[in-house]
Amino acid sequence: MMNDLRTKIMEIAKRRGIFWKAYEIYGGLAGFYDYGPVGSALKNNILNLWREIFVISDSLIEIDSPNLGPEIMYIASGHADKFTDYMVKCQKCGHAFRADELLKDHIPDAEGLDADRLWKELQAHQIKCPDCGGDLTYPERFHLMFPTTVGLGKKAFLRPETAQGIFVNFPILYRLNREKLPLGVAQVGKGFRNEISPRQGLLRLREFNMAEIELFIDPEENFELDSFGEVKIPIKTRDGSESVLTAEEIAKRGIARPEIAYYMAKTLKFLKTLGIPENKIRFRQHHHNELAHYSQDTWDCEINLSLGWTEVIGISYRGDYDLKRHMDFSARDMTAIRRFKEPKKIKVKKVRPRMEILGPMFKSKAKKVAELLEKKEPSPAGIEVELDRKRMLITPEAYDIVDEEITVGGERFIPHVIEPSFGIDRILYAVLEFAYYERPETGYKVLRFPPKIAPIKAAVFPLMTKDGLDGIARDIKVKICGNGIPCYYDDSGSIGRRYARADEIGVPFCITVDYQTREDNTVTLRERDSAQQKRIPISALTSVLKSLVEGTKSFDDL
RNA sequence: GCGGGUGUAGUCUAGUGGUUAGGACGGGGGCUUCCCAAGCCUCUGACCCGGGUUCGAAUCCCGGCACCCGCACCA
Repeated sequence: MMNDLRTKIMEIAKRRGIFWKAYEIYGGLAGFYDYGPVGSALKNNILNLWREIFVISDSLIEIDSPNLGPEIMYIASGHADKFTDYMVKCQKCGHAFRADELLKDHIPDAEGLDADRLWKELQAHQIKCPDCGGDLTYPERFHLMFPTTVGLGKKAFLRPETAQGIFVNFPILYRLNREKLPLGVAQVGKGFRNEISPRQGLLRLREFNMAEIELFIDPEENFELDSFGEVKIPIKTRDGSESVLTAEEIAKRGIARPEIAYYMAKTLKFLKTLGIPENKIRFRQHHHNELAHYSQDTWDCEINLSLGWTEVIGISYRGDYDLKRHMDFSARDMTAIRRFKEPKKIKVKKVRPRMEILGPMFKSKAKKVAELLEKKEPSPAGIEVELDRKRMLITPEAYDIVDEEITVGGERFIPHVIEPSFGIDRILYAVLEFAYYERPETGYKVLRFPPKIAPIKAAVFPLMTKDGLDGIARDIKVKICGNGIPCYYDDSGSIGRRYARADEIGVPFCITVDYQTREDNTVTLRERDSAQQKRIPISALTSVLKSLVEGTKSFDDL
């Protein structure tokens, strides 16, 4: 049985337009969900908070690159190779193995083989389950990227992470940052993974929303945690021990880079602002065999949901893996410069051609020969150059070797990367679980979103749909919406029913126009969680709502 | 992918071969000075899809799709 809370959330999500299975009229498609009006507003609000905390406050830059990328890029990134594997399973014990791994000792190059060949080879060599000796299944393709073709047969993949779109653009972005590190680049977008069996609604999707940061750093630079060093963070290290340490303490021991601790602290702040209780959050370090092919150290931020500790964010230290690979495959320069405090003067030995000898020897080609000489390392016998496809040895009397002093402003290196990667759908689901509340007296459902991320901030009701109350209410609604505050009007059913409806989609503030409004131009403002009301002049409504939503004022302050 | 379970209005559900598929909640329209899903009237709306068995299928059988639980997988 599906657990209780999840059932309730799925039910309310569908009924009230938060999210639902996509393509239902055609029977659905596993791993794909639609966000409804309430859900997509909630998602936008979560993303805006994310931008506020991670992008704007740290002056990162945000880019937006395509979902579809060429095969070569994913060969470079390691994703293509990683996912063309064929898997076989033991029919007896159920363990899965890479088919080519099993054949390694028998055939030198088993990697490129197709399923039929692998199957034949497995049979020919009578290979059984290494664990229990059971029979193996027919090899099955195990490829988590969605392949497609672009134009006339150019192979491409839907991106499994937004990260690659940032890495391949590093040279441009580095220049746009005036060639300075650290450089933090954010990207919000879709990722696609062809999961074998998507389950658990929003928690395991084939197309999902992610928000990623690639922080490019100079590994030799120190990183200051500043005020975030004090933040207490619950962690579970690789060895299984759990503790609560400050970011500073974490940075000092057992962590690849202090930036990871910084992002832990910020992530904690982000999740708390979303209404996730602190004691439901922890950071778990990956075991070595769990690490992705690009990662040197990864910490998952997990939230204790109704179905147990669930990974929602991964913070990885990717080293220079990605830039190095793209540099190798594209032959583009992916380095940054580490400028010396003082330009260094270094002595180098240089070849200086003697034109008075080269001139008569080579006539009009002399200049060309001289240029070639300057680029080469001298050997005692002379320097070999190639001119017009002929190799020749230029003997030492045709040049001098001089000691030259040159000034060097810095040295080039491949930046390292720290990557916090946020699973937005999972975070949104977590927000729903912790916002979900049933009023004890009545059992009525309430989504207690923090006002800042509530999809709809206010609702306006006329107590009665007559005597001009409805007109006043409509005017108020228009005014609030006109000020950029999402708001709706509702005059259907009893007043209690309208409050209840608003509670179910987490509207934090309800405004009711009653008979007193006609006398003194005040309305009641009801706060969702407490169901308390206060009278507010209509003229003050929008500014009051703004400060309540922004959190600069609380309802009690009114 | 394997094993087990499930699929009826927007939601929750009754219905085990035979009238027009029943209820609750919701939603729409109205009435009632109506502040926390009140009351009354009224309307709205469903058998996951495709085959088969049968005089007749929501019900039985087969296939597909989807969901749930467990296993496996999860860069």
